[in-house]
Amino acid sequence: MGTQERRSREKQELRQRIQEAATELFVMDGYQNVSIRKIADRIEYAPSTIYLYFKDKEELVQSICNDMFAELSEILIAIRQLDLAPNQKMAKCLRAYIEFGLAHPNHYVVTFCTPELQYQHQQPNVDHDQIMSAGLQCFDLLRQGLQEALNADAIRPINVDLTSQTVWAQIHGLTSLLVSMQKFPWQDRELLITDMVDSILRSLAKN
Amino acid sequence: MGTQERRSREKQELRQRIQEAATELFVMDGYQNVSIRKIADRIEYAPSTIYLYFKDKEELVQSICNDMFAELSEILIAIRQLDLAPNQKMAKCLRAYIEFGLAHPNHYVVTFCTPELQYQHQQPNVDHDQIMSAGLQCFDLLRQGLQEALNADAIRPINVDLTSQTVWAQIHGLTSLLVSMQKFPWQDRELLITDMVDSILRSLAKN
DNA sequence: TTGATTTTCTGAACGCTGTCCAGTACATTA
DNA sequence: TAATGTACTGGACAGCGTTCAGAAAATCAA
Repeated sequence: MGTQERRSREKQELRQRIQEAATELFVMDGYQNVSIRKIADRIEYAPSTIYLYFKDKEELVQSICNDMFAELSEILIAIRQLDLAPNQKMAKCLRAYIEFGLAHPNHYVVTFCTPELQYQHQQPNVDHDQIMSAGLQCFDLLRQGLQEALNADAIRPINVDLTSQTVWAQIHGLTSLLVSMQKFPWQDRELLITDMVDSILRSLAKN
Repeated sequence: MGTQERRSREKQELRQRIQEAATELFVMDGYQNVSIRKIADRIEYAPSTIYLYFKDKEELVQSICNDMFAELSEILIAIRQLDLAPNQKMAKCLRAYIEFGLAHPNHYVVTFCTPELQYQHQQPNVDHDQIMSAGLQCFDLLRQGLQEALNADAIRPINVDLTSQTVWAQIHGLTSLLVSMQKFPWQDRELLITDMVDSILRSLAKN
């Protein structure tokens, strides 16, 4: 009697339909444009139904972003498995991170540019690591790459815990500025990315 | 007959009272917590009165942030006038920028982490340079510092237009991540700032 | 001092938001 | 067929930014 399975499969499917409808709105116009009522209209359900599948709007959007960042993880993992010098892998990862953020600006902003200021009035210790686990996993992959380069003696001696955070901040800085301030008279994006990656590698170089 | 002057002075005063009330709310809890109705309550005027002094909520908050960043400009200008080696001034400016952002997280986020995604659905060419002129002036001061270091032959040859943007992105990255992700297991802030500034100077060093 | 004019301010409304909950409608089981 | 349990909804609540006709107040002219 597969009734149970069918029902839970149907639940799963509706959950996904909600996510997909929300994603369409979100990708176009960002967090502000994802309104529960608009999503409900799109899938032809009542707004309140959405709350049977997601605790609140925040959880819904977080899950959308999490899925996106899982893709970045895969990209980074693929790069790390290439047969290249640690520094080259490093450079490729840094570039991939930035380009990913630029390709998915709204996901990026929600994941890394706003969370705390919104959560600060909620219950004290909501597990933030869980909420944006995929985003943080991407950081950890960068950290591993740095550790690998250090182990291979490809860079100067560093404190990996400290420097990985610095490096993350550096690539995040370019990504978030390009995404947030689209009207600033930026230099060519390719040039900027290259310059940033070069700058980071230069600061890690031996001597 | 100084009636005219008195009246325009009174207008100016009310405008300032609105800004101050808004600032209190804003500093505590950020953009979301600045509601026109709350400000109106605080100064004992009707909500609609505020619209006689500010075009909309965005303009009000921008003016608050602009004032704050004017202070950063002064700090940076003061540093640039110190009698120090260009690299040392540079380091001091970078550090001052980061520390300023950390001291005024909500101002920082509004000025550099959100603007475009909110403005993208408004009239095409609102003069963004004007809107956050003070914030951008701070960038320009950093750029000047870099130019000065280059002129003094204190750093390797660089494209100042390009590298100044890269450097800005680097310090912005640390500032914004620390501000936005307060619950992430960061290394000690002092260490991080020092590491970032060192990293930047190292990447600019000759050889 | 009175009346007309200009400036400042307000109350009520519009349309939107996230969220909750009592109650309906339906599918499954006995 | 009747009882049970799940899925869903309509309507409400409290809040938001913003607008605008009209009230109130201040100024000016006579």
